[in-house]
Amino acid sequence: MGIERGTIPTAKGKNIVKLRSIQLLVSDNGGIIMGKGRMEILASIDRTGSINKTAKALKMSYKSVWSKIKSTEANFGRPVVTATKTEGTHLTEEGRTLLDQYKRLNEQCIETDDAHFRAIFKA
Amino acid sequence: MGIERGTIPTAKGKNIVKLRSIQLLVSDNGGIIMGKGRMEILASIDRTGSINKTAKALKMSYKSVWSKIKSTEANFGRPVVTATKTEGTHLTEEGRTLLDQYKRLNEQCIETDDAHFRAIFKA
DNA sequence: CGACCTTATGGTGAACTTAACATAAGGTGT
DNA sequence: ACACCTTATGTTAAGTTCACCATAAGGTCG
Repeated sequence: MGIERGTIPTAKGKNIVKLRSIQLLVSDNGGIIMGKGRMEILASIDRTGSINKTAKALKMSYKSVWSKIKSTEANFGRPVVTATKTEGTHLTEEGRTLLDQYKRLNEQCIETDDAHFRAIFKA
Repeated sequence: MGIERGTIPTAKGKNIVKLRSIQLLVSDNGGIIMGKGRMEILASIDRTGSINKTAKALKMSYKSVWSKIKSTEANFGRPVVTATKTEGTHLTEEGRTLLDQYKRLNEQCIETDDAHFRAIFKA
């Protein structure tokens, strides 16, 4: 149902308002290609070379990590990782490019979004 | 389980990637105060002066509109509307300010976010 | 061969979100 | 009195997401 936990009205002063800004790369039909979570997954795979180690590092199940990668690939239309049982899992050329692009996008958006927020609310 | 519908790899050309950018005003503990949906609700209430008419206009149930307003007020810590059975529902001073602030924030964020996106992906 | 690593899926159940239905009650106009 | 508008909630169904458990199978090392 809903209606979050109550808050006592702050007598007259400013109310605590924060900005939460989200950037998603999506396909034509809205399927998620990249977000903060998948960024961390790909980054971890780049470091560890393994879905398994990534799952442990990010405290997720193997399956959920794997599913998100598969979902990303389906929506993106191309593989972002190569996986073998012997050499583990590594980013493809395109996977690394996508990761880098999203990282930059995310940083830049957060920075300017926060600036807008401060200008409008802190003033 | 998951894994969105398949997509045929685009032979060699660019993959279709779009940016979906979301800005939320949240309270200290993360409860949503404002988002695109609530912005539309408050804007509609400003026009129609009624939760009922707003619900019909936005094709939602009365209850879901009402619940979101209540949630916003709980998280914000102050009323954003005044409601009477005879005169319907109207924005409070603070409600209108909040709406206007979010509108501006949203527009500005979308604009700069899109610019970042184009710079990184269209290039 | 056996223990242990890896990827790869299926299934099931819980938890959380949203939609739909039902009801109550005040006010207004005929 | 009655029909119709409004706000205000409770209840319940349905749908979606996510965590957990189980299984299968290839490969490596001792």
